[in-house]
Amino acid sequence: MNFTAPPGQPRGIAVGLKLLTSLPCDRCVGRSLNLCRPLDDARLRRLLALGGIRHWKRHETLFRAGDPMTSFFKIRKGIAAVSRALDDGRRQIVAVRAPGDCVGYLDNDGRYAFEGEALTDVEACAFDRRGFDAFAADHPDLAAAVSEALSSALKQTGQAMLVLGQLKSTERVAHFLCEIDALYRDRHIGGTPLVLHMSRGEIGDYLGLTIETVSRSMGKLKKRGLIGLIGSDGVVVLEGAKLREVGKVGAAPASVAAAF
Amino acid sequence: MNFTAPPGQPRGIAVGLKLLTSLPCDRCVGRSLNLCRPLDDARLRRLLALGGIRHWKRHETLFRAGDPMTSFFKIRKGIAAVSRALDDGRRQIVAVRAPGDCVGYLDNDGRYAFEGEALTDVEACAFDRRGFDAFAADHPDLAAAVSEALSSALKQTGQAMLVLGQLKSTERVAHFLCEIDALYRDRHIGGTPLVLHMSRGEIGDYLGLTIETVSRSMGKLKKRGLIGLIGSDGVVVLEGAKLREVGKVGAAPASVAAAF
DNA sequence: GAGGCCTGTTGACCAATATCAATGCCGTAC
DNA sequence: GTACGGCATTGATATTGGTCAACAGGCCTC
Repeated sequence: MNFTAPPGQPRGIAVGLKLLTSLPCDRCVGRSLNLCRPLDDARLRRLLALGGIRHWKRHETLFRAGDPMTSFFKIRKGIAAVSRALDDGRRQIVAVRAPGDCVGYLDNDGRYAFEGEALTDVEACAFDRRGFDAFAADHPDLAAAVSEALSSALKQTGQAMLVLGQLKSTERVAHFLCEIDALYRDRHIGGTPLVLHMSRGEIGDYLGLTIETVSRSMGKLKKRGLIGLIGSDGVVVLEGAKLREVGKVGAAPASVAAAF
Repeated sequence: MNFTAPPGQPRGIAVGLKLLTSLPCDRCVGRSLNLCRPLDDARLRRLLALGGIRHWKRHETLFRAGDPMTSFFKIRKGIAAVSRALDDGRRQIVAVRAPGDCVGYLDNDGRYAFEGEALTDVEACAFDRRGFDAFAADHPDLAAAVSEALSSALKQTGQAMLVLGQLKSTERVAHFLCEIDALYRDRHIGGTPLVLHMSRGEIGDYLGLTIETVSRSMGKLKKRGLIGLIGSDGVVVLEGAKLREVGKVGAAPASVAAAF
C-alpha cells in the first residue's frame, strides 16, 4: 500500500473535470484481473453503466440453472460456488470463485447453464449480458480477456476432472486444500490460518465425497501432521510440500482469474 | 447429398479467376462449425496458409502436455481424446473430440496443457497458434467463434464433473453412450449400430472406472435390454429414453463444436 | 491350421467409500 | 444459564467398485 492521497477522500475530483465521481473499481481487488484489466477508466465507466453492484448473503442464490439469463457477475468480495444438480438431490460444485472471477456467464439458449450460490456474503458487479456482448464486440482487447478467462476456467475444470476421476478421497481433500490456499493467496484474501468458508457438505459436493469421508480425510491429514485444524473452518498448512505431493498438485498452476 | 457438379472435379476453377484451386474445406464436415463458420473462402484461404493438413494413425500422439505449443488442430476426420496423466500412470480423458472440434488449443505459458491422442486415424488442420491469434485479433467474428467454442467446452466439462463426481458406474456408462451417440449424430458420423472406437480401458479413463467395471456395466445395460452389443465396439441403443434416464441426460444438450 | 497376443468377460475376493446411527461441540435464542 | 438446532466427528455396517486371476474370442503371423 503506497497511496499518498488520504483514504476515504473521493478520488478523481482533483484529477480533472471529466471525472466527477470516483469509480468503485478504485478499491476493487478485481480491477486488474479478468475483464477489467484491459480497460481504462473511461471504458470501465461504460461497462459499469451496464449494471450495478449487488449483494448476497451466505447461502443465497445468485442465479439458478434454467432461469432466463439477464446479467452475469464479476465478484468484488466474497466466495461463490458454481454448481449443477440432479433431480434426486445430488449436486456437483464445478467451481469455487473468488474476487476477480466471473460467474453466471455460461448460457444455454439464453438461460443460465449452472447454479450460483454465495459461500460467504458476496458483493459483485452485475453486467447486462446483451449489453456486454455488444460492448465486447467493439473492443477486441475485452473480447480477448473473455477468451482468456474461459481458457483459464477450462484448464481448471480439466484438472478438476482428473481429481474427480482418478484421486482417492484423501488425495482429493489434500488437493482441495492446496487449491483453496493457492486461490486465496493469489487473490490476497485470508492468510494463516486458511479459512475455508465451506462446510464439510459443500466440500463433499465439490470433491464427489460424502460429509463423513471429507471429515475422515481431514482427520488423516491432521494425524499425519500435514495440517492443523482450528475449529472446523480453519486450516493451518504445516507441511505444504507434502500436502501438494499427496494432492498431486503440479508446479505452481499460475492461477488466473476465470469465468464460468 | 444434392450436388449437381460431378464429384472429383476441381471445384472453383469455373467460378472465377480469383479461385485457382479448390479449398480442402469444400469437403470438410467442419466447414460450417466452430472457427471456420464465420469465414468466407478468402479468409479461409488465409487461415489455411497458417498451417496445413496433417494425419495421425490410431493411438498416435497429436501433442504432449508440457511440450512447446506450435500449432493447434481442428479435426477434419476421426476421433481424438484430450487427456491429462499423473506420474503414477493414472490418467483422465477430459474430452472426446470429433470432426469440427479443436484440440491442443489450451496452453500453459506457451506449452500444451493437455495430451492429445488419436482414437481412430485422424486428419486435422494444423494452425500456427501465434499466427492464428494475430489473425483473430483482426477478425472479431473469428474471435467470437473461439469464445463460443470455449464456452461450449466449459459447459461440457461442467457436465462431465457432475458425471464423475455424482454418478454410479452404470449411470456413467449409460451417460457415456448417450453422449457419444449424440456427438456422432450431431457430426453425421456413424449411425446404427453406434461404433465407439474406444477400448474398455479408454472408456474407463474417461469415466474414472476400471476396465472390468466398464465391462460389467455394459453387461448390466445389455441384460436390462437397454442396449445390444455387437462385438465389443458396436452398440445398438434399444431403449434410448430409458438409457438417457439411467445416464441422467437432460434434454437435448444442443451439441456445439468445442475447443480444448 | 496352430500358436500367440491382445482385449474383453467373468468370478472371487478385498479395499475404499457410502450409509446409518450415536455422540459431541458450538453458537443462538429465550 | 439452559435448551435447542446445526454441523462435525466417530463408530459399525453395507455397498460399490477395484484388484487379481482365469478364461474366452478374435485376429494376426507363421
